[in-house]
Amino acid sequence: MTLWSGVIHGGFKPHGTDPMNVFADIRTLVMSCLDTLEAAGTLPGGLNRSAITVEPPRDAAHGDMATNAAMVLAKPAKMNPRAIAESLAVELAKDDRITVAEVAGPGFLNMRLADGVWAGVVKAALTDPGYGRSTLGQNKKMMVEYVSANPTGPLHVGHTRGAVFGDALASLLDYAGYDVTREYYINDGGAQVDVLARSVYLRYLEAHGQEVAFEDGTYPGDYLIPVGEALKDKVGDAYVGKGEQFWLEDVRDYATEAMMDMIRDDLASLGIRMDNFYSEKGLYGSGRIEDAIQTLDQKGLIYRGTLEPPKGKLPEDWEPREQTLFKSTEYGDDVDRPVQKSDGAWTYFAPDIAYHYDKVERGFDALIDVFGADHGGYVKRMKAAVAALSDEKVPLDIKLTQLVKLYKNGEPFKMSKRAGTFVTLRDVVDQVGSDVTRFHMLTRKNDAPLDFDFDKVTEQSKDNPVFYVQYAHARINSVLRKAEVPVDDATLAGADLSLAAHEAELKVAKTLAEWPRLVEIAAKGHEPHRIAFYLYDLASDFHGLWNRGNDDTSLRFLQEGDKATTQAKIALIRAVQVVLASGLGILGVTPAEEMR
RNA sequence: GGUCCGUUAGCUCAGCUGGAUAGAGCGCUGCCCUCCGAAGGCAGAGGCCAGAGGUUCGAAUCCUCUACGGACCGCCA
Repeated sequence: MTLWSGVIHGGFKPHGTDPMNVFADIRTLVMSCLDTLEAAGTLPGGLNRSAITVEPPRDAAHGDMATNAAMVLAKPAKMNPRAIAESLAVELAKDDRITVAEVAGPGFLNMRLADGVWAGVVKAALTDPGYGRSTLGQNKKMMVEYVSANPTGPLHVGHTRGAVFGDALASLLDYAGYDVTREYYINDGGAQVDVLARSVYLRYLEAHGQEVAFEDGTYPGDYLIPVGEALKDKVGDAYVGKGEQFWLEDVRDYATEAMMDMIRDDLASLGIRMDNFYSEKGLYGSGRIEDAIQTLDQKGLIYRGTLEPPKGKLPEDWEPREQTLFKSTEYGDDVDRPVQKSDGAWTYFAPDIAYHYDKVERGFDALIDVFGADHGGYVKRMKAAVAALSDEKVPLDIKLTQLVKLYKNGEPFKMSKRAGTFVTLRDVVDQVGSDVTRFHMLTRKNDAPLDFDFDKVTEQSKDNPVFYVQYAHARINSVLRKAEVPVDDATLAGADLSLAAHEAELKVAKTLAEWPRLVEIAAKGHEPHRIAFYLYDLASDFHGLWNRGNDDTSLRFLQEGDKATTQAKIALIRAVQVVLASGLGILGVTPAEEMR
């Protein structure tokens, strides 16, 4: 165990590209051992190594790290996998970091790592504020477009999930080394904002004391009452009794701006700040739509044609009409899509194409759109458009967030827009808070439906992952407060961690070691929920260690009269706290200082 | 008719992009508090990974078909 400090200070990073990422380190080591074997003629050269993985075995009894290198290389090398593994094991064992390397099963190579490796992890977490950050993104420009709700009313629960997901994804990508832009596309160019304007106009008349009726096709929600009143304050009775041609445009702009203010406030209540709001309306008359369509036309992807009627349920008023179509089938779509209606006006799709063309022209290396599940039918055509416009150079990933099912006391909670009983983002945040909302919405992967029970999510018990993770952070805080030794990170980083090398303590350090790798996996897959699950695991390891202190006092963090041991143990849990805080930061959740 | 998503323990869900004996929480069963630390802890039972083929050293994971559930399906936004 004297390895502990000696090995660390002895310089532990000759091979690694990233000295903090144990997995990357060992992978690099495996590669260099393979080089050695090649040089010695034991292995033929030029083998494709891309399928080689280095990961922790599912069963910890197999060791700390395993590689499939021998099995992957066996066939192309025309050698017995076990023979390759044996030679590789010998090479690996020469490295300080590997204490045991043994062949198992069909040719797995299991490694056990020196305790000093794990001590290095703890130390890295304490000394490097960026522990876990990755250079995976290479500073590539990445856009995450999310929310993008129509500016016709407050955000509701469905939007909330998309908002939280998109925001956490953006933070995750930022953490993984991308240059991220968060953007909201304002659908202020279509007929729905005219409907909004007419609805606000009615409220405006109401503010002037008139009786009004909300017919079908208007928005009856109360949230427009203050907008109507504010409009009255602004223009007085100038629009009373006038036809639409006098007020529609002005009221529309006014109302849209009011809605966007409201939406911005809604987002702010969840701690979400967009870098940019992009207006659909601004595309009209700017020539940008024409540009985009013309670009497609030049690639031979635009034509006049008539679509087949949709199969299955045929709309009653269906009749074949000639439209301007985008040949999206060239890029994997099922049918070509109209960009112009039969009357020559743009379809909704056209400005969307222009908007995405704009993203490409702004130089983004990759695009992500976060849509609600009801836009699923839109995915293929949007991908086709971006592929065509960027000559397949800019990848577009579209993440769909599934429905949120609301519960109250275990009872399903019915929403009805008609009856005005739909639940808004604000309702949710006001009731359970931003932190709980955000964390809980990330405890499910985006493409699975999510249950949200107003009572359960605020429950203070270990059944509630939000609480469980927060509690771990707070508990560590409480230990730090009670400690009678210096607990600043610099001092802790100098602790002799061989004093905290019990198997249960090493387990915690090993989980900490997975953090950088997990960040990369989550970032590559655009899956922020992995962060939430990891944090739960880490919290679980920590609580488990804490609980063992009940029976085994030598595992308690504060060891009376033994400063050095106390410091080592605190170093370990402080490292846990650092990682918890980083992870919660990505999710946009405030780490709790104490539980109340 | 088509497209997309889902299907893993009684329930709610993970499963690191193809690895070894498939995991967690709840629920269930059985033990354990004069404790800095029971808003619990430990242990156990519980599985044909929807089904059938295929790909290969190896499949819950990839491909094809089938079944069930959900979302969507000219000019609405």
